[in-house]
Amino acid sequence: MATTSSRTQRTDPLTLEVVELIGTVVARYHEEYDAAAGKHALTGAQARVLGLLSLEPLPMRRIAQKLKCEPSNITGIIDRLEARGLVERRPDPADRRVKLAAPTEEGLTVARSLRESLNFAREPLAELSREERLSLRGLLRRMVGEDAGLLADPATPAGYD
Amino acid sequence: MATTSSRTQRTDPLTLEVVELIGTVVARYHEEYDAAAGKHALTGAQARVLGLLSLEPLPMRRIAQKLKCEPSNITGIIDRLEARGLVERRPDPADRRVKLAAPTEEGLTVARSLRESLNFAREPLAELSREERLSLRGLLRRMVGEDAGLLADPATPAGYD
DNA sequence: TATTGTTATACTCTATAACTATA
DNA sequence: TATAGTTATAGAGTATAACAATA
Repeated sequence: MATTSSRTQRTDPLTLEVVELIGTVVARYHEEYDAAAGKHALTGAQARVLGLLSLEPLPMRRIAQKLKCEPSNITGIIDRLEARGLVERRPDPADRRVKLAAPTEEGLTVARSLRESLNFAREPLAELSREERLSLRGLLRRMVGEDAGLLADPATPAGYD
Repeated sequence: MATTSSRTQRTDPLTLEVVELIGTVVARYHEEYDAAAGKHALTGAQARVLGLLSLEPLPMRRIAQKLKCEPSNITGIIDRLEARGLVERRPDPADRRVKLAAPTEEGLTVARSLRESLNFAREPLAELSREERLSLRGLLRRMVGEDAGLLADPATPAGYD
């Protein structure tokens, strides 16, 4: 025991400030995300799904799993994206029960635009030098508990694509 | 120019990974937040408002400003919190147009419980030493652009109380 | 006149349950 | 029978517009 225990001191000012800063980052993240989606007249959920599908077409069921919501909700979201010509439903040759949701050409374009105008932290991160970003990566990795780089699904970086 | 420009290289792997990690943190943040709210059968918005009011009673208008939504939405949220006996509407002696939303005793208790079970990052941060948390704070501060500690509203740390 | 809170309306997201068509 | 997607339904959050009470 070198200095004051950092595990028992649950409300020390330093930890609280870091938590607060993370809250700020989270808020900033959403502001950017919603603003980017809004530019294309998309809701957050729609933008998220479109971003997912731009990586690879997915069965409805898989989308629900990625979004952590009930499959019945996906129907409506895809309906709206389809009505706007950004997504289309394709039959799955292997299983005639499943429908694959895939982005159209325009959908891909919008997804790309979204990703570019989005990419939160690109701006904020620009403030940091390479060394600092390396340091930040290390700290975040430890926070996230990603010791070796084991993500449940390689295609799913996080909740928000 | 020491190494490769870090501002023009917009898609370098390091930056992308950090962005990805931030996305993971954001997702984790919400999981914890929603789980904590769910334990009390509260929605995210309700928990957020209750948390705000636990710091100080606020006019409906102010709540909308803090949540960055239209004032008309607050009516319903406060209605539901009031129906559950967690919040009450008080007249403002100074201006009879405004109604102050204030937590009840039970509301304060729930808010406290929420804050305790919540406090995201307390666990993850426990993994970091004091020095590492100091380092993380510094990096986040720079990301957030909080050079001196100038927040628009001292009572509002972030989007999520 | 301007402002505060509310109501009315409409849309989206969400969960639950029941239905259909496949498997 | 089990599964994929859908439909129907209900609750909640959101924005817009119009309203009553007060300033």
